[in-house]
Amino acid sequence: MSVTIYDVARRAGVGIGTVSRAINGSPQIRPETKQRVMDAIRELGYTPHTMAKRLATKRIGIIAAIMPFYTGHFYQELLRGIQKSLTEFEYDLLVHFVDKPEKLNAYLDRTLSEKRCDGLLVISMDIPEEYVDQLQNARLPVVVVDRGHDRLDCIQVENERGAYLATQHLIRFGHHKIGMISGNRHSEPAKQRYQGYARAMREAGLTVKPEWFISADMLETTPKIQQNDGFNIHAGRVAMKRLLQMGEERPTAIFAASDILAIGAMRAANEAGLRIPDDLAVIGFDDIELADYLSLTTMQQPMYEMGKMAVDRIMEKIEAETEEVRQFRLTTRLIERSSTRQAGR
Amino acid sequence: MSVTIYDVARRAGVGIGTVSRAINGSPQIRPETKQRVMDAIRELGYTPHTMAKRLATKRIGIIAAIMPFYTGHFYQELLRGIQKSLTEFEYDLLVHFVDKPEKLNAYLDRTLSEKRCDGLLVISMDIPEEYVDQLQNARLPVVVVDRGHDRLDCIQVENERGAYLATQHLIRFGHHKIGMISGNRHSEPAKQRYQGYARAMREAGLTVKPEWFISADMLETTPKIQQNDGFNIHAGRVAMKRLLQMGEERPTAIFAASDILAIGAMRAANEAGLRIPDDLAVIGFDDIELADYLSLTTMQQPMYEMGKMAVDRIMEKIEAETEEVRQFRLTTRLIERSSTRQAGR
DNA sequence: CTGAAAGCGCTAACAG
DNA sequence: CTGTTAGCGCTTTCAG
Repeated sequence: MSVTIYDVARRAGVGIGTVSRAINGSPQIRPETKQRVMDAIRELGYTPHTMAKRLATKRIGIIAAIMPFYTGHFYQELLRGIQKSLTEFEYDLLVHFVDKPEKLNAYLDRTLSEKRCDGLLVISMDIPEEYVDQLQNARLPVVVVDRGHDRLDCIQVENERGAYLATQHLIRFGHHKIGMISGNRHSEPAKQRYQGYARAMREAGLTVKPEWFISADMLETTPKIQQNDGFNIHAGRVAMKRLLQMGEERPTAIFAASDILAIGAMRAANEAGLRIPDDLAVIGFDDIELADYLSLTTMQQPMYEMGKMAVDRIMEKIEAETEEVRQFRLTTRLIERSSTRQAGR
Repeated sequence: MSVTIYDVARRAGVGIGTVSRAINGSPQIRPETKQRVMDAIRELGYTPHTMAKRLATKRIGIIAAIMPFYTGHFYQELLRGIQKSLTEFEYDLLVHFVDKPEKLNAYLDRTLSEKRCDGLLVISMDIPEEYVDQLQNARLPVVVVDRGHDRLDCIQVENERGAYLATQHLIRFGHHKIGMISGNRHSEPAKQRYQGYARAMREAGLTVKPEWFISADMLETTPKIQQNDGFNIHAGRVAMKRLLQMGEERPTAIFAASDILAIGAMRAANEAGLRIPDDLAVIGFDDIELADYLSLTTMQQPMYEMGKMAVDRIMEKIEAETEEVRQFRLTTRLIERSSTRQAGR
């Protein structure tokens, strides 16, 4: 029914091999012949059948990405970067959003058992050990994004260092009582940011009071507070409220592990009648659109670049068929706005 | 190199047809035979080759979605709905984000010339007329989402009615001077919302002062104001500022065409020392997470449902191979919070 | 029920 | 340069 290269070949009075050469820009063809073929293609309205081509070349032309169902600028920018790079390689993006960890396993099973993509991007998720082996056996190129991994290629932001610098920024302004608000602690980035915070405090000779650290998993287990892995505005607000109950003992500055948490914290502070940065200094992490809007000082993450690099790397792996594993780290940048300033004392 | 159906057949001592039947759950096979095949499959670690299957069945198993590069809850929820439904059909999602309209054309060209998907979802974008013809000639099932269309299947929210109800809500509270803030007016949803607003005003015998309507395209053309098609927080804020300059003549209530615009407007009002809802009532459109957080009254859009319906409909079209065109409309719901209240007079 | 054979539409040697 | 031929891996008749 649909027009194939045979139809084109007949029409142009050539063999199908010639048609194929014409389509794929092979140099092994006389310009006039090519022209004839192209004319026939136009006249017939021929369009190549992608699946047949893929079967023959064994190259799928698709990269799959698995990522959590979180809202937000972070993933949006990451996707932008991924898309940008992919387009240049003329590859398509198959996305799969996952809400529960079990679904990740199910999807990995499917990906493994049906060769539907040339490479896989696993974003902000931890791959169960058993699947790591399977992935390697299947020789499917994988790049882990926004997480570290010792056996797979990965690319992430320097979370520890970013948190360290953020905390240092607060310290430089004379703050001694610095608290931290975080999403759930179990994820790698969350842990690393805590460590950066703690290290900055230690090196400055400041004590890290356990009461000054609040993470979403220490709060209520309502869906509202726990959504997005605890990195949401409500968690930030509730955490800050808790901190504020300490009265005189409360921190004078807060390092929030994400901008959205910082915004929730600022809100709670405002509700308590505190002004920012005079009564409380706040620094975030991400640099989302709202951060600029609310004059929130923050550590900017190069999300767009991370997306691009992830694709570049996976394409490299696909083309080189290399088994070599490489881990990348991108640096963060301090964006100073007016939510941080000299401590009041 | 990779293990194929032939290897399995040999191992199980059957023909490849039988293996195929075993895999695809055909009833035409004796249980014991099937068992033997399944054992062989397990022993060999056989995995079917998707592309070969697709070539043979002529069914791709992929739905492509084209959508703008906008951030936000709206698209997130929509994607969730799409994904959910797609997973049930065991289809994959190929996404393509577009930043400029030209890119839409380029992508449509590609989609048309390479049969890479069984159906296409065009989200929040207007398809140039010439492509509509091509799409129909190619008999590629298409569903337009978040826009209306007379020649293609489409599914959208009742924008006019939602805006009408929102405005009516304000009127019910005694407001007479009601302004509207919108993103760029050229898009269908934006126009429809304006019409709903105007109709509610008219029916209540209120005058629609042109000065009370401000859309992003009437503001500065900076990237900040124009991003996301003018539906962003900055535009809302600047628009409100402008309204506030009218002094006594300013509106006492605002219908914002999106929550994010409403939030920008509220911010400007707060900066001017106005309290909400006492000095200014505000109602939004969307019901994003932040709306609940900021106690913004709004018209909720069923985005998740829209995504699900879009997929259900496109699958229906794929399976029925019908040419029939159907347009769907989903209703909005008023979510009353404290940003609207009795007018002060 | 099951095996054999004929494609699906295209690429990639291989001879000319 | 170009036509021919052999697959790519799987589904689907078509005879048994």
